[in-house]
Amino acid sequence: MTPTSNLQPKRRAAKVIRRRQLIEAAIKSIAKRGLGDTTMAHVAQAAGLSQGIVNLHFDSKDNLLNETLNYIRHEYEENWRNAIDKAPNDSAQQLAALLRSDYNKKVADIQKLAVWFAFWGEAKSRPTYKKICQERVTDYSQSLTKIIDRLIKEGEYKYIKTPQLVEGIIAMADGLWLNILISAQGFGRQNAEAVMMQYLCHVFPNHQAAFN
Amino acid sequence: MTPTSNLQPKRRAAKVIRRRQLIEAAIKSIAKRGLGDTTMAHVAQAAGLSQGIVNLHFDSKDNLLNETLNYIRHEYEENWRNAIDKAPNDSAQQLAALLRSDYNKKVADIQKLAVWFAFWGEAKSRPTYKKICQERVTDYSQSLTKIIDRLIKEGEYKYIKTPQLVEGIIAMADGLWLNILISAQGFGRQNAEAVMMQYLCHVFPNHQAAFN
DNA sequence: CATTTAAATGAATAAGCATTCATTCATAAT
DNA sequence: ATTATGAATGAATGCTTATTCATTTAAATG
Repeated sequence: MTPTSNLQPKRRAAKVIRRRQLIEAAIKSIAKRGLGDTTMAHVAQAAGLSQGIVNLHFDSKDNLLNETLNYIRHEYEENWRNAIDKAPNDSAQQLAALLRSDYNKKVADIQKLAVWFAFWGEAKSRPTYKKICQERVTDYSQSLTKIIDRLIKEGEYKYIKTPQLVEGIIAMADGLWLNILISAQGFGRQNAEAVMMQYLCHVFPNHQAAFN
Repeated sequence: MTPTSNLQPKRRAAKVIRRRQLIEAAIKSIAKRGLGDTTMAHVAQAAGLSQGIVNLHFDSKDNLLNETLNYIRHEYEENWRNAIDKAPNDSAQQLAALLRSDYNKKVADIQKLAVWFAFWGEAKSRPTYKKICQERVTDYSQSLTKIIDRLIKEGEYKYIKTPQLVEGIIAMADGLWLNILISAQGFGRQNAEAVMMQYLCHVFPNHQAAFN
């Protein structure tokens, strides 16, 4: 029996809640100050708790940051899986739903985008970050590939190379996030979505109805 | 008269060279360790010089980093302007040349890409970084817009909304950089270029020759 | 209520780092 | 050859920050 399993429900719940609370505080601080200027004290403060609290729940700063990245990765995945599930059983509709989900209020939130870019910025030199970032893409592109293959078959599209199209869509999706994050002003989630839908219209001209 | 302008030509040249040397050392260190773990000592060491050298030439770390970002921004701009200049006087060819230039050895070098993402990751909370990053895009998108407008007119393409297409192309370009930087392996400059060219083929089907 | 156990605090510690500046080295001027 | 000036050094300084841990607070148990 692990020590945790002896705990009473209330306290066990508290531990999970506190961890999430601290992760969310970390997200806030990273968005506000950047990864470089985020200190343990900032995170603790943003959570309304005391100095040592992060070490108590995460042992180290490194660990907190890893868990933070993991957290937004899972939230991201949950979001798009959900979008596919809720979409009608039609490949064009599903494609639209999947890609629109990237510009949800929940995941394309400025704070979350700031966190993604903060970690991408360090990913090259941090194997842990890199791995998590890669995982995000592999899962996503598998699902995307399936849907597109089905659409190509159904729509009798010739001359479309699926792997390249998938890379292209994902690249555009990430690049639009950058634009939302950094553009002088006025470029928001809706604009990003519109740009992506126009891309899909160009590639799948017989299914434009699904993308408007 | 500023103190620097009193200097003898040789000395002024030496100063410029040293600054460039330090900026390049900064790029190396950022690529190797990330922005967060790059210290003044690392930069000095990478340049084969002593502790205080960066403060001597740049006053502060902040300043060095700003200048480093500026440096790659100018290098980037020079690269694509050059590509357009060298391209034949044909809008499709120019479009191809402009976009291919993003995957040059010089600018799509892994170290440079690491630097771009490092700064993008901090741009939200650092007005100076943000501004420089914005400038990069505004100049680029102006030129891109001109070329595309000409191509649309010449090729009698209807139903293409230039602003959205421009946003889309730039987004994809940046996203492909991310893919080069982070992908597990095997995704390189040539792949990125191919993906982009396929996009252009979809949008401008009557000019595919220029994109292959 | 008394006792046990876990959670939280925050002052103290120690390591890391940017910056300073007195000193040394190299080069140009006379 | 001597002097003057700029460039470079690197040890010392002082600040910031992650981590530790003795102590306090709160909750659950019997």
